Amino acid sequence: MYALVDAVAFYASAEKVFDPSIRRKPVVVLTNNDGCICAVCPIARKLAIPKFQPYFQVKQYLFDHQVVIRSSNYELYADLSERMMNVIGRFCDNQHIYSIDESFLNFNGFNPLITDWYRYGHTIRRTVWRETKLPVGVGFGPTATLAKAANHAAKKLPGFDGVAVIDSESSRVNILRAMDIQDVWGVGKRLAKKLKLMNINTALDLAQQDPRKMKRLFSVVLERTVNELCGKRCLSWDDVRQDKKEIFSTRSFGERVTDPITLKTALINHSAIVARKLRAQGSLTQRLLIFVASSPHQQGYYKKSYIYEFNIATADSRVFANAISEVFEQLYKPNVLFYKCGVGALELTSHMFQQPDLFQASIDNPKLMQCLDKINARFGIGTLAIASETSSADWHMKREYLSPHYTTRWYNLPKIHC
DNA sequence: TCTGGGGTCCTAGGACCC
DNA sequence: TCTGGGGTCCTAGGACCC
Repeated sequence: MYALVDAVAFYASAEKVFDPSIRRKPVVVLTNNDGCICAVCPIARKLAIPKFQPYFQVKQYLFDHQVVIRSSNYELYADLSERMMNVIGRFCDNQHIYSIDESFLNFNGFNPLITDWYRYGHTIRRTVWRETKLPVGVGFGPTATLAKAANHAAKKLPGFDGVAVIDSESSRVNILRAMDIQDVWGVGKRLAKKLKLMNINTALDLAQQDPRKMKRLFSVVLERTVNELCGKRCLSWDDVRQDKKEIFSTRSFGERVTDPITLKTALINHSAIVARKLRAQGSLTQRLLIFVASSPHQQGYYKKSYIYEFNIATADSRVFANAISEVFEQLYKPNVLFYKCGVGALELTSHMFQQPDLFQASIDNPKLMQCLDKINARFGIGTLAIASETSSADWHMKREYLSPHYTTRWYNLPKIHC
């Protein structure tokens, strides 16, 4: 049995934890640079506010309905996420954190000890609420995809109180029948449209298709989804928590950038983030994609990228920084209003099998990087960095409605007035 | 006045080679 | 004279997720 536990509108709920005054109000959270809406609390959901719409397009509507607006406060969310995951992790010895607010639990092995999944789910939910003040939904199912479906039912369908269990043919059919095809894990807007043309409208309709036919008409991915919906496990636990095949760090600027030093520093910062993530999963990269771009929404769209090939696979922040310095001239163009830039590691390999270059010395130094990671893990990311990263900037990220960092900065400690 | 997220994986189609 | 296959690698863009 698998479970999927995730928070209800995580960012919006996180905003409510330390600010009870907005708990009963509609709240939405914006993405970086206050670009789009990325989280809508259940109260705001009733106002039919669409996710991922550009903020400026709905600004007036939000104002008219007195919706509370918050900029993304990742420092707060990351900390609350960690607390929430720790609580959830106590309920299963095999937890996989899938995203900032979702984790899979794998109960295969000690199933017999739990007799009532529904009750167990509620215990999880109650405990997380009591200890973190974050509302979560819990879905159980024999496959990862069914656990996802149950989780969806738990939060969205009437008659479920935050917990749903698929442990029988009837519960499976009932939940899938009430689920729109578009809400199935792995079926997006486009696929949903095509499937609906074939009169496949619900998750149950999809589950009843011939998997081989779906493979032929669409892809292996959809074939797998059909099987998973029928309770046939195609995504093993190892698949669910497979290492990433590529790792990116990209960001748009709050204000357009023209200055080469600023752009280069931003790129080196992204590369440092990529390097850290690579080391965290024990990977090295053979090639680094470095790109810069102006806004695609404006005239004269400029986009340029460079793929840097290393002699030996690496995850050394200094090697990355050198690579960027080396090729930066070829990316930069004067008078371009840069809107976005980023770095991505492609072709990852394991650090267990690093192949050295016989003829070329490298400054690659895993031990030094390990030391850097340890210091930063203990004293906070950014405590130790390479010189070319230096900058206080969030790249002037636009965050007009930022809440305090309640849990990670002393001067932001919440105050209680008696 | 102007404003438009971030991350990962997959795939179709082109270039190149034999 | 004209036509013709199959494999690998690369890349941009699409699809999906949150």
